[in-house]
Amino acid sequence: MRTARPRALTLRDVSAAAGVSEMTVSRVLRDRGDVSAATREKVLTAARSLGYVPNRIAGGLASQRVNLVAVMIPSLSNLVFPDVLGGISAELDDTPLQPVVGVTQYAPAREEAVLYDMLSWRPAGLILAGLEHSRAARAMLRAAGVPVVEIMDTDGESVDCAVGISHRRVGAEMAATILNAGYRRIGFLGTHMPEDHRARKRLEGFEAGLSEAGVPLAAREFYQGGSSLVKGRELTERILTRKPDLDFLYYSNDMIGAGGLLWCLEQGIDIPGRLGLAGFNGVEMLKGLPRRLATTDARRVDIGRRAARIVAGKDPRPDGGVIELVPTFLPGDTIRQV
Amino acid sequence: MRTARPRALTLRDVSAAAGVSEMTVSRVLRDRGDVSAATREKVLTAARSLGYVPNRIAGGLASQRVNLVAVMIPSLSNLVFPDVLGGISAELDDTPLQPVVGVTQYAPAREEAVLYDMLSWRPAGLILAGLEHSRAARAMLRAAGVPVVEIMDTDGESVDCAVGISHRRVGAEMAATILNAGYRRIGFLGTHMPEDHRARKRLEGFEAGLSEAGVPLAAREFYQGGSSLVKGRELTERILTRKPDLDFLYYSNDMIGAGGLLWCLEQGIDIPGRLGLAGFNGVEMLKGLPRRLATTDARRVDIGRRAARIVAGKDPRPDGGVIELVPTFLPGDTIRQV
DNA sequence: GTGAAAGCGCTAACAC
DNA sequence: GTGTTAGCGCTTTCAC
Repeated sequence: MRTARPRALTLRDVSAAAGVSEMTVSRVLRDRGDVSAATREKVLTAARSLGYVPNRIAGGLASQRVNLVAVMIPSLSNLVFPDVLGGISAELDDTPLQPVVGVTQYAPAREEAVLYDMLSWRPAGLILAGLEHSRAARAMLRAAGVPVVEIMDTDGESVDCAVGISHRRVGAEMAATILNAGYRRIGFLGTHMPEDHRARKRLEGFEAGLSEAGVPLAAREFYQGGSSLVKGRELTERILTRKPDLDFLYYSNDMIGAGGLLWCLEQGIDIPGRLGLAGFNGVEMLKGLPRRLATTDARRVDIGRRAARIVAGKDPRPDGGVIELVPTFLPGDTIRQV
Repeated sequence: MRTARPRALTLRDVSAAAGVSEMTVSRVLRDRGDVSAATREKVLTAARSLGYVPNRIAGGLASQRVNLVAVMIPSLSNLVFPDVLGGISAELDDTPLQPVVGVTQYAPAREEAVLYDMLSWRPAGLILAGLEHSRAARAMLRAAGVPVVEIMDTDGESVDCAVGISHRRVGAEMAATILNAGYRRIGFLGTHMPEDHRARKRLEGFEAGLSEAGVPLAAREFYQGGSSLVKGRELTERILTRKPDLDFLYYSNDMIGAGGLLWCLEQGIDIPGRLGLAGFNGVEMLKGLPRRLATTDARRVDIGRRAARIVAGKDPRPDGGVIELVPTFLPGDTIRQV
């Protein structure tokens, strides 16, 4: 049997112990207004010795301000979002704000529910991944009355403002790079996730880039579920079995790209001579593969930082509402040099 | 200029729109008490069309109950914690509770601050990694008056209860396995993190296991910062340069183990003949390496689930306060068969 | 089945 | 520099 919950301490208890008014205690604990050093000491000592922890539920209600920033991302088990969160935390660290994370699992209905939920805490700002949301979600975002920053993507309309990269352009530029290196029989490998709009836009940009040069996308292969090395291997084997004459594989993320790379090397395929490879993300953790996989760095940390700066009021809402960062192409050594 | 924040809607607004008392609206929105179907419909319609989002700050204060579970973990950029969180979420999904995550960065001072912070929201329960906390943190945990589950580790005393595995035993069993396979010149590679108590305990258990058989640990190599494939390569090269005659390398996690494995294969080292390798965690994402790295699965998802079940009241607090799960040894093919 | 009154634990605003 | 009063937006409790 757990011992009965002892009534939690309140300001009143500290007030009694310190022999000053609740108001004074409140001021000391929040470091607000003028309080004499002596009183301050008394209060702090009393609060500490009692083990008082302020009740923010009450505080938030009274002050009508809650120092939370709601952050909504599709997934945690996706090497990219921890980086974004890192950028956000780093930038909020010297402010009173703190991030609260909600995971939407690439499901619009779930996003709507999580948003409703987060809004019920009346956060001071909102950061969420992507520009695509349900009607209801967009309505909630507009009505929130606090800064809303949509991150990762700039191809579309934001509710309030956006910080990200153009995935369409990433795809198009990768197409140009690949064509320029002389590859012509090109395949694409990615997740089958209609709701992963950024992956979709990269593919669209990629195909557009290819077809501008009159090159069709020769094959595509999709998978379900999380990314892993094995998935990359299986996909690669599958696509090359179907179309053995492909000379380039563009993966929608580095993890499956890495799996593909390992598989190809084991098969003795000449990389990048006979077959070129590229991924997406620029995941730090995966540096150290037998070859450096060509990829595009998605500026994840910077995106988090810039978004947080806006919400924290360190930076103004950008003109036009959009900050488009420039992704960095990392050539690696899985694309032929020209 | 952002438009001025419109006063957020309150129950009063919905009440006015629906033509019933605030109390009735509240009952409908919380699905409590008897409300006639007609009234219910009226209220729901009004709430929806206004775009009303309940204010949980006020609700929490009034009801003295907040359906949050505080979850405190050392890091997100560590393939293991997303799994734990997944287990927790899965188990809380059919309850009114939801997890709120705080990241402590393996820093006791930071853990204390995050804890203070989370307690100020008066959560309905607490799940936190590890059994080692500052005096102040332990005091707060004891005084919290809600279920507290310490996870990942069972080697030590819990404040309330614990769900985890014995890292000491993991280390000892790996030692036995390695010795049994005939390896004798054994090195250890891990992070230099005095506050990663679980890694420390694995090493202690490992050394104890070796020395029981009269085998000393022949070398150890530590690194700073996050784990990655490159780190694993560098460490491996370093330790083998120092002690070329080592015949086994035990890594404190799979990521650096994978880096080491790749490096060794490139050097043409016979794995597992001339040199055996093992990691720790059983990270799904890394299956698909050229060899399956021997490792121990840490039961991360189950740990999350069991902890959540206790907090949610689905399971009682365990007898003796501890649930020790059995980690699974995954032999892979980087240890010689006996 | 519905409503009215009181109050949750704080802080804003103002008084002294 | 410190205290008093009112009230944040809900839910509890009890009356009807």
